[in-house]
Amino acid sequence: MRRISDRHWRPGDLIPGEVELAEEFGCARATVNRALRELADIGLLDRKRKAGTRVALNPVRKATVEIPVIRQDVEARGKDYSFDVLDRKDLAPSAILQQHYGLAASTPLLGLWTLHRADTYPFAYEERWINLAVVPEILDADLELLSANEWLVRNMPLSRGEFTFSAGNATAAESELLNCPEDAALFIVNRSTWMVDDAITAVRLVYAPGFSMKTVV
Amino acid sequence: MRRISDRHWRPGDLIPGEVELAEEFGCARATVNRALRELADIGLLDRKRKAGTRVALNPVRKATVEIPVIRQDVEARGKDYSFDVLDRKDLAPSAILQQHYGLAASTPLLGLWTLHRADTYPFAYEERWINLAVVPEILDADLELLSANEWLVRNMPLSRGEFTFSAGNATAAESELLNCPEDAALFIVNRSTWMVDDAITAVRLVYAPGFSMKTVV
DNA sequence: TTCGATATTATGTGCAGACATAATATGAGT
DNA sequence: ACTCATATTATGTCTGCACATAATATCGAA
Repeated sequence: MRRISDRHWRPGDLIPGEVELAEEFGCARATVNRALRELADIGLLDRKRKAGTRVALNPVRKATVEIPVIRQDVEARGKDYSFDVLDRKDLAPSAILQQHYGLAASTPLLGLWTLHRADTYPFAYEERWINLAVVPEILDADLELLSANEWLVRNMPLSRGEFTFSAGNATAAESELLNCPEDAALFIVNRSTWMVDDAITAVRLVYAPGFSMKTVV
Repeated sequence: MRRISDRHWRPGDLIPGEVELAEEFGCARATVNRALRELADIGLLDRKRKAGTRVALNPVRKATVEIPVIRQDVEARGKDYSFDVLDRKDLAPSAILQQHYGLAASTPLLGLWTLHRADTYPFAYEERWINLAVVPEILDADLELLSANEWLVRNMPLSRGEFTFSAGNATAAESELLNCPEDAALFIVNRSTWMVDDAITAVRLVYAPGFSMKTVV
């Protein structure tokens, strides 16, 4: 890493093989292997069998964003967390949902609309559906007590997830819920999770103005 | 992973030790160790010496977002990339910059204002300053040909980077540049990179409406 | 010269064993 | 009952060796 930093090895350069490095640093090849593997994991090196290891030419900066449960997020900001389930009803998947998530028309869904608060101030507004065919047990949970988010995190395995981050203008309803001007720019996260081939849940999270997501590389 | 998925091992559970697992799976402890380490890396397990390994109770979803050079981003969307340097001038760091980035008042900065395009449509507007005390060579580069972004990526090592994602309303100037209504919600990325203790560059990237950042876990 | 089989080589993955380290458990002493 | 030193233990890290695999290089035959 230092040698990449001080441009001893420049982007695109082929660096010495594992055996050679092991000799130079007086350690075992396995140790060099792990070091190189970890550097490749964070995108600093490109490795190919037989071809050797090169300093990444296009260091696609890989930023690891940690996406905590909202409660943790709020508490990490030193605020008190609370939330309200605004609405809750059974749904049938729309044509779009059916197609995008591979849901049968008959799949029973639970719809949830939740407002998350930090110190009584609105923090984020959540729209969510849950696939009851996969997680019927959630009907037995008291979702007023433990948010659906946390219930799922704790009780449902995860195999695949997809996040989309974007920006959008506050709708009339959102501006009222989040206590902000209409058309205010809001940070939006769409998240969906699958269990093997079954869509479990999809959420649209709209954060109150001022929210930002920070990450360090 | 399967045992976590099918809830054989539930969140919070203490799983068997490495030696035991090695025996069960008929492999070496090193192999178990690597498997468990990788699962801990993606946030599925919590490990502590002597205390043992537990299934993560709060699986902080760690999403790895890849932040490519804008050109790659545009090209990945199947568009032609081009950009214009709108303005360029020498700057002295403001009091805020001095404090936040630890810059001396005398540090020479290069300011750059760039518009990135996808198929002639505005894609993102970039405001950037570069620390000339650290990278004086950039003055010799033709930044009309290769964007400052790419020049830096190729020529400058980075030891530390910080990203902040947020949303903001288009200012009058931005709405004109990005060809969108005033107050449109825009996705904003702030990025700054350090080389050891020296701030190299800081960028504010404002993406045209409709931009979204997608990531898979 | 071109094609294709073969040899070479760097990384990928695995094994068995060792010591280091941090956190816990234990037990002696007050 | 409490404190503190000691023993225990699970993970962390490393060594040295071995074989697998993919990509390249080489070389002989057509």
